[in-house]
Amino acid sequence: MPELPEVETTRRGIEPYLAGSQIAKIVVRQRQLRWPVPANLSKVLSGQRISAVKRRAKYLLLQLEQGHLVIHLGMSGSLRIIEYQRPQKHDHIDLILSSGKVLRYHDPRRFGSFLWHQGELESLSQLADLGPEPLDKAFNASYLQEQAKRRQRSIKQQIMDQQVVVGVGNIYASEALYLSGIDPRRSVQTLSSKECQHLVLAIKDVLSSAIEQGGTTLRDFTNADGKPGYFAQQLHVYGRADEPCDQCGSAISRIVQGKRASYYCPTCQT
DNA sequence: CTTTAAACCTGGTCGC
DNA sequence: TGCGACCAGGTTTAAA
Repeated sequence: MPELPEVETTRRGIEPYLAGSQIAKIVVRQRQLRWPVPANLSKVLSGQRISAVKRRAKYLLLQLEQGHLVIHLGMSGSLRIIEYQRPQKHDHIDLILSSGKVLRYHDPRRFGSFLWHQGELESLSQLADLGPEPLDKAFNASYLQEQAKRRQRSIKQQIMDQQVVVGVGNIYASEALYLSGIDPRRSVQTLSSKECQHLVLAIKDVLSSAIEQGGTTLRDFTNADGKPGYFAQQLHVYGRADEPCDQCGSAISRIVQGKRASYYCPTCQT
C-alpha cells in the first residue's frame, strides 16, 4: 500500500521497538520477493544491534553494525511489531529481537524486497540515482523548472519519476496536481514558475499532512490483528472517477498515462 | 540517449 | 457459483 507517507509512518511506528535492540534471528518463509532474500541472512545478522531506523525515498534502512538491512514494501507490503504468534498467509519474514518481539513482514504480491547491504550506503545501487526528498529544501520550484528542461513529457510522469523527486506515487501525484490546479497532461516545459511553485507546495502539503494523519493512528501499530497504522487519507480525485469535484461539482475524469491511472477535474485543472 | 512495454506476483471486483 | 478479464498504491529490465 505504500507511498512515502505510509513508509514514513511505518518507520516511525517500528523505530521505538528496533532502535538499540539486538537481532536474535531471522526466519524467512518465502524468499522469492522482488529479488531473492539472501540465503544466509539470519546467520549474518544474528547478534547484530540495530543502531538506527532510517528512510530514503520508499526504502526503509535498518542500520546495523556492519551495514544496512534494506527493506522496500513494494505495492502490497507491510511491517508490524508483534508478540510471536503463528504466521498467517503471506507473512514471509520474521525478524526476531532478543526481547522476543517480532518485526513481521507481510506482502501478498511480493513486489517488495529485503536485502542486506554491507558497507557504505553510497554504494547501494537502489539509492544511487534518486532525486531529492520531497520535503527537503532542495526540492523547490527552481529545481523543478530546471529539471523540466531535461526531458519532454507530462507533468504527472515527471513528478512520479524517482530521479526527479522521490516518494510521489500514483495517488499523491494526482492529488498534488489537483491541489495546484494543473492538468496532469500538461507538458513539463509549459509550466510557469508560479505553477512550479504551487505544485511543489502542493506536493509537500499532501505528503506531510498524510504523514501527520498516519501519526494519529500509530497507536494501532502493534495490534496483532489490525493493519499497520494506515490511514484513510482524504482524497479529492484519486479513485473518484465520475464523482463530483469538491470545488466545482464537475465529474472527475480518469485517464491513463504511462499505463497508470490519473484522476483530475477537467474544470479546475488547466 | 529516450521511451515504451513487459516482468515480477496475488487478490479483489465486475460482467456474463 | 464459476470463469475470464481487468484492475491495483512500485520498480527494474529488456526492447524499440
